[in-house]
Amino acid sequence: MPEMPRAGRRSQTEIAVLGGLSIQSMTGYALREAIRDVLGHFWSESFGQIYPTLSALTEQGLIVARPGSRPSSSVFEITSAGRQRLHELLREPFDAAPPRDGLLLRLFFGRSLGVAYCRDLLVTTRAQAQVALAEYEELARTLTVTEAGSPDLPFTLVTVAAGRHSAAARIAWADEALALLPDETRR
Amino acid sequence: MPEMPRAGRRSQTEIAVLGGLSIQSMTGYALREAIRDVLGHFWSESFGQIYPTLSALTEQGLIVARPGSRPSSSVFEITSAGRQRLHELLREPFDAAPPRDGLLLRLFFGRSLGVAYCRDLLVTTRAQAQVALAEYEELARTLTVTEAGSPDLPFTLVTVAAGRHSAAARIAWADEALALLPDETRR
DNA sequence: TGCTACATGTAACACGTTACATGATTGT
DNA sequence: ACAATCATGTAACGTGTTACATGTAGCA
Repeated sequence: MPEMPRAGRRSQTEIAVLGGLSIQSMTGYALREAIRDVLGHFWSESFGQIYPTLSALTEQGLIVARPGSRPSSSVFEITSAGRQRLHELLREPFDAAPPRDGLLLRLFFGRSLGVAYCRDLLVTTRAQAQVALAEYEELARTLTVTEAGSPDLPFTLVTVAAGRHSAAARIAWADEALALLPDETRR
Repeated sequence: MPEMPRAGRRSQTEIAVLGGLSIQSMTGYALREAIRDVLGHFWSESFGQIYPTLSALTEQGLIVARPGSRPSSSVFEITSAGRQRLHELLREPFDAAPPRDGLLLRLFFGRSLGVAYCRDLLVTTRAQAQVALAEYEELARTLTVTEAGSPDLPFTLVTVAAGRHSAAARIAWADEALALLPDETRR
């Protein structure tokens, strides 16, 4: 029985950067786009984090900068030391970030906020979740075809499934919540 | 159709503090305990945030410090200006925090991490979600009885329902994910 | 020519946690 | 007497975002 990871003070930016480069060498700019587009639903990094991290990882010999297609750009490539370090980092314990859900905070104080406003928030949330759900379903279908046979596919599908279940749960919750907060105007 | 809140620069700590005091006057210490125990599954505040916020709100006249049961303590009470301010703050647009899910980050790079380790993470996550689910169900049952008739009850139940749906979704997801990542040792 | 996308980097700021310092009160 | 809990407050630190500064490459 493995212990669940706990208490990890260090930044997880290195994991995202090394991990991204472990799948494909690219520039810092492209890395940021990849993180936004591929990991976007569960991770984010800004340039202000990525560039300093690339410098630090280069100094440690975990990645190397190769000349890119233009003189002003570098394509970063993970080294074998970098792959080993990635494996270590992935196994390090980590904290779940302290929860901070602005929507639930507002709904909890719903009496001060007003039932009508709460219902508006819930309706909007539900609509957004519905869109997200359709996107995750489509994404899973597409990836299954285009990435068929890729050794990374099952892991990607796991993260997409997380998004799908989460969106479906938000829809079900919003419906239940709307039933708990009856519309006063519609009497 | 209401616009979904976006772009809110200011800290939401003031909302949590004013909101807490809008339900009951208490000391900074008790406020922190209340936030941990009652809002704990979707919100958190540390002393380092609470005390400076209490000072700031007092200066603005949104709360007042009354002598507590001991000379060294103050019971903070919301003023009518404070209630008005809370209502404003609750209606201010807010950002969803940029997503950062350490578990999904690790699973996405599962090929570097190893299938067996990923399965361990999923099994542990599922077990924790199972416990959380039972707690939310029990909490909803208890509150419905003990807080019956309270005007805040429906809103509290909405947040508990969010926890319940979220836990149930994590369980369903973990099961699906385990099916996507077949156990290699068990052949 | 001028716009957009590519590309890198940094400084200022906001936010929040942790650790520390301090001391009173209550219960055993 | 001692320990645990109540209670307040601050300083240092880590982390992450935003805005700014700078420049190149490709294209219409």
